[in-house]
Amino acid sequence: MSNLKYSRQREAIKKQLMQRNDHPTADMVYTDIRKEYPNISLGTVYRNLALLSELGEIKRLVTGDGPDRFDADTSPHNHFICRKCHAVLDMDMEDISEIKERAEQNFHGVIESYSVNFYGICEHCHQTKLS
Amino acid sequence: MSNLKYSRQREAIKKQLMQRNDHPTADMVYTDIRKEYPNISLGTVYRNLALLSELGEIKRLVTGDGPDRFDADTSPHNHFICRKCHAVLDMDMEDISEIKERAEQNFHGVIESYSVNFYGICEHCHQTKLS
DNA sequence: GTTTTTGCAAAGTATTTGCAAATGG
DNA sequence: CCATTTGCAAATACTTTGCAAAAAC
Repeated sequence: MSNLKYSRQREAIKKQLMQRNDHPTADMVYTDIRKEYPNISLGTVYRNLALLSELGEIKRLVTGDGPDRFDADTSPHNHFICRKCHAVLDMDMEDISEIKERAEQNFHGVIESYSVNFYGICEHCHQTKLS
Repeated sequence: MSNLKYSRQREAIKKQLMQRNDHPTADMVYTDIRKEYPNISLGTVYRNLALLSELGEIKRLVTGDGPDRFDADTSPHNHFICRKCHAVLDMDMEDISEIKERAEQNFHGVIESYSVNFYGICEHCHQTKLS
């Protein structure tokens, strides 16, 4: 069977993810973690990000705007993706989890999860007219 | 500047998308359209699907579960993605567009659009215990 | 010691692009 | 004709994987 063994690399990846709130891509994590582990490989980063997501310790964000992003904050919240600077921002909004119950009303299958993404121009790009 | 010219291939792609409701991938469209245009290239299919999406004539669905899918139904509705058979289904549910206004309440940027995907096991996979 | 994880490189999947020829207006 | 679109092939972007060595237990 597949027992889980400790790895320094995996811990460092998770630690780094908890310390930043910019929802980095695998490559961004890789670039940064190399300062501490210069020999780590991109494959190891991908493997551990996938593993941590499966374990539910982190969340994989599919943005539709470039590579997947990762988030150490697994609490229910939604994201905004800026089509100009490609930033992924946490939305500060009331709970909308009732949409799951609303979806279940006419649905004859099992809804396990859902994801909500908002798209547009972020405050910074809008103000600096980079849009 | 970039004026739009008619193309048989583009029309055939759009027509096919309007005739099916399985939210096909670019490759699925390609496979099927080859029956009518045996010489069409996959690149042409990708180019036209991207162009039609930009024009708003069709919608690109990012599922996070394999390649992008395409939908000729551009009216506001949400989708369900089965993690077993990878089907993409239309959700039959009440309008939830107020989540955009709810999101805008504390947000200082421009929200142009949003997407909501539900994930789980579809009725068919659940009944046939393929899950 | 045995199993899991790693680093490396090669392969895989999805998509985009350069270019000469074909088509549309 | 001139601009756009096509087919083709090559290139790109992102991610996964096979394998021998290293690390974990």
